[in-house]
Amino acid sequence: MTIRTRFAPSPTGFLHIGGARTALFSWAYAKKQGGKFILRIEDTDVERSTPAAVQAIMDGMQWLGLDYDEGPFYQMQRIDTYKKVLQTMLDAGTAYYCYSSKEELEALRETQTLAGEKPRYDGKWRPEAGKTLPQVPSDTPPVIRFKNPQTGVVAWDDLVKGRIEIANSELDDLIIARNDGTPTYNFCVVVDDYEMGITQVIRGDDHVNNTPRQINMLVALGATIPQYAHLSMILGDDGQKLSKRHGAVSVMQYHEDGYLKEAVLNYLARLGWSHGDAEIFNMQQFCQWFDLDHITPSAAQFNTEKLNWLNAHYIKEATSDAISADITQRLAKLNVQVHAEPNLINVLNLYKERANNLNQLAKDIAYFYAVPVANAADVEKHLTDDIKPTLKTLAKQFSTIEWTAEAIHHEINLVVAQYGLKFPKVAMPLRVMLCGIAQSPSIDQVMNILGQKETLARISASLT
RNA sequence: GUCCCCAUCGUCUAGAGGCCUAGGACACCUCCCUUUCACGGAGGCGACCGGGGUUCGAAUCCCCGUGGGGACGCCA
Repeated sequence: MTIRTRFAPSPTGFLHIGGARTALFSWAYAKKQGGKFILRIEDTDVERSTPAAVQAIMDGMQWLGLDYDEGPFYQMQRIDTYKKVLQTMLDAGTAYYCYSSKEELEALRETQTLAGEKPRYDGKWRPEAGKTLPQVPSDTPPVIRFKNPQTGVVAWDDLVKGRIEIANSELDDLIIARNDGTPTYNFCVVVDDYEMGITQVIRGDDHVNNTPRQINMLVALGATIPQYAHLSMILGDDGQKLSKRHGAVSVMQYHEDGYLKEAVLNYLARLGWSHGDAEIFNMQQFCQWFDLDHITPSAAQFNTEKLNWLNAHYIKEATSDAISADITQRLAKLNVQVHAEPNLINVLNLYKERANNLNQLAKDIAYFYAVPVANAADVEKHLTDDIKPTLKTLAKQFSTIEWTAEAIHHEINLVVAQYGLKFPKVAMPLRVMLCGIAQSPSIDQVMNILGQKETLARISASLT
């Protein structure tokens, strides 16, 4: 049997980090098994679903490279199918109409909660042999409920959490169609997972409690039960639950914030899953290694520091060519236009290995394309009056030499020796004059890439 | 409240009864490299939630606590 997994987000917001990991695991599992990965949009909540959210989710998946083999399927376009199945269940007696009003149910819940009981439907309209149902009210349109078994247990071997058993006595008859006739989540999931031939349902563990109900419905439909893998949640950096109000951000925000998708993917893969001591791996390796029995059942706390480390690794590993367009855009956002000279590739070659973020990288190299405003503290500390004569001598020499890093280095050494100084004594003021700050890569290499003309211009501007 | 789940360094994790004096990674600290800052290299600090069992032997299995989380919608 070929493996079929799905990612089934509801389009009520962007693709966040937890959703992205669920998608990643489902995707990787299908890849590993040579199966199919399906995208299904669960938009049956008309109130909250938006086309913008659908787009945001697809943008996120596209950025991460999580391509799907089938779909996207939209549940709202499958209403006819659901209605057909609903009718079948009504006919078979596995579902029934319920005329209890929302107010009535709310009151019921309140009483139960007050009495310390688990709130649940009381089965008022549930048909039983020999039971007389109440008079059907004329003014209340009915919902449809699933007739859940009342005895026995539902059990499944969760691929992440192990065997889970829940007594049917804990479950009530859930609503599978609203009083306007539209089907609800738990029902659509069941029909879709069944009809789409899903073999492994990989999803967040907030769905654990829905699973027994879904299994019961699957049984009622005579369907084969898929395997379930419930992923535990991802907590924020501070150990708190991620929510719209607290810390949950779109995966696209990571792009905005200067992260390479390779880093995000690698980080996410490693959050809750492991392959021995492997820390750094690409998606091809991940797809080869990925399996469901090395997933941690406990919640994982997001650690930005580690993501940063991975990001640094992947920036270092990327070719300058591969990131140059991205960096050009980020520089443009800083109002810095990249010119042909200094050559961006050379600049990136020099700076790549010291960066751990693309935005930071862009910021760090901006001085190559726009004369920097020197940091006052650095000027005061390094560009002192007593060093200026030396710098003037140096500038004069610089104008005469062949412009290579070696020659520049050699020239600095000569002047340094001439004045009886140490190398940093002139390297630091040069940094301040050329870069605006006292930290940079080797100053001779910086000068080499900056170019002779620009270097001399900046030095002379600083010394007058 | 009821049901369900979870529990190894600060964090992510390895660990399938003896390979564990508990391994790796991030972070942190020290040293080295050095032309500043980074990068890199070498070290260091640091954990099995508690209590009972089972067993010759438990981080690993069982039970009970404790702590954390999730679910209990005509949301998904």
